[in-house]
Amino acid sequence: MSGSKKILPRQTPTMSDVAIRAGVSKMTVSRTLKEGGTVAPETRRRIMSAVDEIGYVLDLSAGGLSSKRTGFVAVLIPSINNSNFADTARGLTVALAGSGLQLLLGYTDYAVEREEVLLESMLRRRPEGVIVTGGAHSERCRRMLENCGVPVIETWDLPVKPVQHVVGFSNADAAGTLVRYLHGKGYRNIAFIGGTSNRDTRGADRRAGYEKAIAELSLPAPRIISFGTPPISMRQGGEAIVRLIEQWPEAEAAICVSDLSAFGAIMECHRRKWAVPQRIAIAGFGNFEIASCSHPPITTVDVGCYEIGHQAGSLLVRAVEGQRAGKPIAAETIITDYAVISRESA
Amino acid sequence: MSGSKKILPRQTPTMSDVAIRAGVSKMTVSRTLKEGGTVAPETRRRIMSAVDEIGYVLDLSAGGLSSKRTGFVAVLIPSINNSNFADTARGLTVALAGSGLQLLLGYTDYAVEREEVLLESMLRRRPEGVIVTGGAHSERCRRMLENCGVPVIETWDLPVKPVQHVVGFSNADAAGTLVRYLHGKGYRNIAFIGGTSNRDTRGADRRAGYEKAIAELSLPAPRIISFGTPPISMRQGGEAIVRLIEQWPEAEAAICVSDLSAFGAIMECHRRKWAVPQRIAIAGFGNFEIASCSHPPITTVDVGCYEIGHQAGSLLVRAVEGQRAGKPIAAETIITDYAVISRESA
DNA sequence: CCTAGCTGTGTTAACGGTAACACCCTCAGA
DNA sequence: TCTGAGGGTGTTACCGTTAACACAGCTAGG
Repeated sequence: MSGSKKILPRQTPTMSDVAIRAGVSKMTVSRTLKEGGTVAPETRRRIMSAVDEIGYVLDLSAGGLSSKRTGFVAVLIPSINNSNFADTARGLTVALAGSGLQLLLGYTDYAVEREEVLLESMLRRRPEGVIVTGGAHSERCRRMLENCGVPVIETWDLPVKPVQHVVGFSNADAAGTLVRYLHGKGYRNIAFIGGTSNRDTRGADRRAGYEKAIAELSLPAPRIISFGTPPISMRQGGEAIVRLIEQWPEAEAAICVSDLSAFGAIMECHRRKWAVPQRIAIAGFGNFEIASCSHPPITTVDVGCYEIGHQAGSLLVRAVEGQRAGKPIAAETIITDYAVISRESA
Repeated sequence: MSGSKKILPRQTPTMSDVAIRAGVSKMTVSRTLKEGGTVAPETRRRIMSAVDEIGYVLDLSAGGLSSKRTGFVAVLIPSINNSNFADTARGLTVALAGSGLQLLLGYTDYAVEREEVLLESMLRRRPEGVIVTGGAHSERCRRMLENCGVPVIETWDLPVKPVQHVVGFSNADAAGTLVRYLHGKGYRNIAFIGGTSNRDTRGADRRAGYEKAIAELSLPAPRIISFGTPPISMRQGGEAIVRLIEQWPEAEAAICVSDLSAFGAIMECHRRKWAVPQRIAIAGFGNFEIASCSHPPITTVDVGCYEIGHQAGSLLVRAVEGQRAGKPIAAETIITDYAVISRESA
């Protein structure tokens, strides 16, 4: 049916079309279609029905060009398939709802090079704010962030030298807290299971925090099982726990870099009839839904993924409004809470 | 530190700035910065270094206004927190990489009203293509899809009356296939666990397919445990399985509307020492990673979430290119494969 | 030697809105 | 009655880029 007919240009109607039909100027249409415009009720009515009749839809790119307000917010997260970051994105979405700001979402795939490319392609859209995950950037990327002229928020981390705003927590401290929790429960031989590379800087920070805490508590030398590139999967968690028990039979507890790998580890233990936590205690990180539903439920660290997104969103709205009003707000650092959630697995 | 200083307008450099610095016209800069421009190598070099020096970034909104190519693709999915749709989004991202098309992602939260609002706000950005999930739309939404003048793809479903292109499968048939699989394994008293509302039309289709297959096989009357609004969670799967066993002790197998609820059900069975699949067999839908890692691993239907996204992306690229060349391609319907994955849980 | 056809570049005019300002009209208060 | 304030609307000039066309200079073929 379609595709064979002659192509008529199907000119999308413009504001002028509406204006002519309603017998007013473009400007009055423009005023009608945005918030605080002062337009007589009768005129407004006429314009709105003209809009309806011809099916006019405002063109924001054209408007943005003129007003310098694109309404975009660039958001870079490592992965959409990780429910942690998906939760953060959701928190952001909720916080931005009603602000008229639209998310421009990109996945860096845990690679700084991807981040650089993505950021550049997003800056081409002239976002009014930028939210990135973590504080590790390529040099060029950092330069772009510093020079883009709009508010920037780094999330999920506490960068040593922030670009501007920060909404996050110390992954190292959180991991340390988890070690101390296990220590308090009587565990001594505590291992860490994580990815092999440093691509996932948050994962690397957790590992560092683990090592530091082990040293401070004078526990047996840290044992780290590295497995695969991030994001380390459920399956890899299962393989890692087996390797841990082979290499270090005295192991009493394992901290996994995320709940996903912790879950994989627990399922593997089920299969091998290793009782959790009696034979080996297992703790995760992130407090995913799976942590509470797993059997046994997983002891983990709740880092408030949603909250990070929500806070970052609210901060960004304030920052963008400040920017628009010509009064940029001062750089803020919001440190979000984390808490060990004690469950049966450790 | 910042925020107290006088605000200098920090004029973002424009193409003219580059042109002046390189001693050429804007047009030559424009040609240099896009693909097939014919520019002398020496001139190009000079321009590129001018770009570097002043840190110029192309403004695509301005370009889009002039060229009528925004490079946007509007994508509406029910939820970002469901790894099914996240996988589809990933497939899309991969298929669109290199095409210069950028995703404009929105979450409808399984609500048609949200879809309508979101779609309108995205059309304001003049996308060159639209991808929606499912074939159920509000009337106004459907009108917008039909009149937006750009390629439209409906995914994850086989709508009775498609708007244009389709990439999906029959959720009802897939559920029916699963019922027949269970029947073949000897199960007779087969229940269905899903959400209470019809908001999740794919879930509703699966339920309908289940009922149809039960009738065709002359099995005991269908039993449906409805629980919560979609997306039905792991926890709700656990609660539902308990209710099922209470209400229908003879139940031999349960089909859950998704792997998430299936998993929740299995974990609850663990807790109550109901052997899976001996006491009750449990099947899921979607083939999430959790289905293969759960203990026991979950029998499910693989619907190729990633593949749906990837196919839709490729189709869209073709469609957009056709549109740009003034030769729109004819409406296509791509039916994707699904397959029952037999595992230990059923 | 002329010309057609290419390469490389510049000029002009949009693209579809909004900012800024001007203007007229009405109404309240002096 | 005059005046100022504010409501309601129109006019003009861009915003930053690209399409379309023009044109100069060079090369190859007749």
